[in-house]
Amino acid sequence: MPRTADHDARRRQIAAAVVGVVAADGFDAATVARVAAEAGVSVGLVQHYFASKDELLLFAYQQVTGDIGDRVAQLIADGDARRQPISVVVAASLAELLPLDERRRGEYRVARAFLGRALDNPSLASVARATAADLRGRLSAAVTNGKECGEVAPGVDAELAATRLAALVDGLGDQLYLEPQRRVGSRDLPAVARRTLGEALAETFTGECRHYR
Amino acid sequence: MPRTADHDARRRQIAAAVVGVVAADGFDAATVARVAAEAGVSVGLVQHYFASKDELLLFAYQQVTGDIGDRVAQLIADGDARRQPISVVVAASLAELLPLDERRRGEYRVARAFLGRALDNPSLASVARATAADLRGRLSAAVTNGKECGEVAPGVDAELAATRLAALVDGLGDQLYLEPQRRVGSRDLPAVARRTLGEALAETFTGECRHYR
DNA sequence: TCCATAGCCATATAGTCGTACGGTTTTGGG
DNA sequence: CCCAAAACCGTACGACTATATGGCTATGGA
Repeated sequence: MPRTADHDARRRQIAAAVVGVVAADGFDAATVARVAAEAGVSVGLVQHYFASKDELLLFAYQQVTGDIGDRVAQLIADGDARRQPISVVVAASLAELLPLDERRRGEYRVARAFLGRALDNPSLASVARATAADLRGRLSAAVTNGKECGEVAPGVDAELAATRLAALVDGLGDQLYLEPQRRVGSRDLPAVARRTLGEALAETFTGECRHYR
Repeated sequence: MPRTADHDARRRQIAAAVVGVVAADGFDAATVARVAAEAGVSVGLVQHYFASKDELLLFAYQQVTGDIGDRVAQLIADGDARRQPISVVVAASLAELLPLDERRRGEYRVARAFLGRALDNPSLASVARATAADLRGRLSAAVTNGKECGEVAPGVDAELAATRLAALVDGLGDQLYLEPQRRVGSRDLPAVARRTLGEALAETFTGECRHYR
């Protein structure tokens, strides 16, 4: 066998370069040549690892959404380990998705850029659908768990609540991204977003966990 | 003076062609040549009326958001004329913004496509900001009017409620666009979206108008 | 009637992009 | 040691694109 390389690592490296370029200069700046330069490799190497630019973009998008999902999963695991109430864990998870600081703002920009292209790219659209379904699944599971432990009233429809929370965090994210400095009455928008999410959660998580108090 | 033409009408005609192309085949399909063909004019004429492609896209975006705004204003005027409760008028206005049929779906697609490009185009971003502010302004005014006539409790913060409603309709629109066929429990997503919006409105518009009953 | 000028068009131009292609370099196994 | 095959590179090609340019056409006013 000839010389070997870590195939997956190279693909991730190149995908990371895509994300870097999109975050820095927007989706249109993510040309193959620019991505190769950002990754410190040649155009030929990018072609060696990705059959087409579309495949590259798809992989990069999956990478981004996967990374975000992993961080949310980590937040949930941490919250569970610390035996925090479900509503608190969910609040932290949703806040992670909002563009509240430069890091999350960059990530949001990338995610939204891909979502915009998903409008006319079926492959990207299916990733977007899967990502959204994943978030709603986690939220739905959280509500269901809440019903079991007493934080949520028995009659609540978990899927409905999840859909509503997902929509709210989505819309708040858009507003935060577009006008991070906006003021709403005496508060700034980030505070309003947190508060609004908190209120929405309080409407669903109305009780206390009976397992530990 | 030489021959004359209706300058504004021509610009609107070309802008309408942009919208048609974006709705049909996505933002990337909106090349100058394609837009000219769609409008039934030459490339040169497009250049005659727009100094650059960016200016054309900006004008088209303003056209789209303006049209939507006009329709919402019309719905509000109609509702007022029929002396409908504010909550009903607001519900109809927000539903108009959701991709609930093919017409609104096409419009949503166009609006979202422009919003996606606004991520790295300051001119488009400012239109997006103005559009969002306009919607929130209308919602805020509706809540304030509601407080005056008794549909809304006195303590409610109109701007806060408007921000929340705008976020919700935005997020619901995204979900509807991406998965119009999705089922949530026993209902389909369009029904769930209407219901969710209705519930959110019911939380703000808790009373009845004391002026006419 | 005439012509300046806006309306309108076809084509040329300069540049960018994705990808194809031919090449060199490296290295694991025989 | 050797060599096949993978890793990797630079460049050329073909397809588009936005825009510049020059010219033709029609008409309102003098």
